[in-house]
Amino acid sequence: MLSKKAKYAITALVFIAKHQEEQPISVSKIAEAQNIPLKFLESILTELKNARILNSKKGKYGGYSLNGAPESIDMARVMRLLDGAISLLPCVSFNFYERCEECIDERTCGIRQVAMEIRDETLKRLQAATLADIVAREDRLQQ
Amino acid sequence: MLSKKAKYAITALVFIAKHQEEQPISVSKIAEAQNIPLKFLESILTELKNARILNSKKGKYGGYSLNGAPESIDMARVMRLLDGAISLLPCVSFNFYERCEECIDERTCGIRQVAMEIRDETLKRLQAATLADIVAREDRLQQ
DNA sequence: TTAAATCCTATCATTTTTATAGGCTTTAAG
DNA sequence: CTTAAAGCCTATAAAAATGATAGGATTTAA
Repeated sequence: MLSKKAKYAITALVFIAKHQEEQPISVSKIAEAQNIPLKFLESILTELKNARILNSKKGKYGGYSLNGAPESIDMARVMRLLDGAISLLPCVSFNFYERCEECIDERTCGIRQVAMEIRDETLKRLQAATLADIVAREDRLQQ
Repeated sequence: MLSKKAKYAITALVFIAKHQEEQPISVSKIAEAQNIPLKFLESILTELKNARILNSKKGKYGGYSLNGAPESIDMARVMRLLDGAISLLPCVSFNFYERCEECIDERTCGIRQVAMEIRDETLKRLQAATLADIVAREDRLQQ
């Protein structure tokens, strides 16, 4: 399961991507429009800024804007930033590898092999799910 | 991520499936062989018994055995029992559906659509990953 | 000067996860 | 009939993760 944090982050990013004319856009606008707790969202957007996914502008008429094209930001990147590993098992994660403590022999673990295949498939789809892709999907669903 | 509980459960089930001649097999045998905390595993096997995935036999020379063929028990079933929903979002879960609280319109949510596609793919693979399949994979990996 | 924004630091309640402890009950063998 | 070895049952609890909230400092444009 995606955490609410990651879900809020992606929702906010999609919202920003959809309002590129009005950028920068303030936390309070996003929080209100998308029903996200204001202070929680503030801390999330700070993380996105620190990770250089967003730019920020301080002061009146300030706010956040995408750092890069909507095609360059995908769900995998955001989920890894906020939730850590994407895979079902730590021993199969590219970015957050850890041994399964109880594991006897990683090489011959059948559960692990299944987890690898699911990881590959899931990752492919999450990387294809860029902000541009999600916005396009929503445009299509709108009709 | 799979919880340790679910991982331990699947590991134990695979172990039992591999030792069908010696069934029933005791918690302590499994715990020792697979490096799983004894009392924790005990509570997990109780859950599997309550869900009719395992049979138990009390008293000396008692223990647990599979309730059904190794082909009939798959990872999806075990994960749902111990961890709940398999999907990335609650609004996309077959067995544990919930609205995303903040969601404005589920029908036109692009994130949800991505989550549905990943759910379908993941579920297909988890359902194919029966105990028999996992054992066969390990036999193959052994060489 | 002021309004509206981000930035920064601290705190915190709740839930989930990962167990542990200890005794009761059942069963098969000797 | 006793005993060893197993599951059954109930309670407890430490640690980590999750999902926030509070309040003030700083920055910027009008």
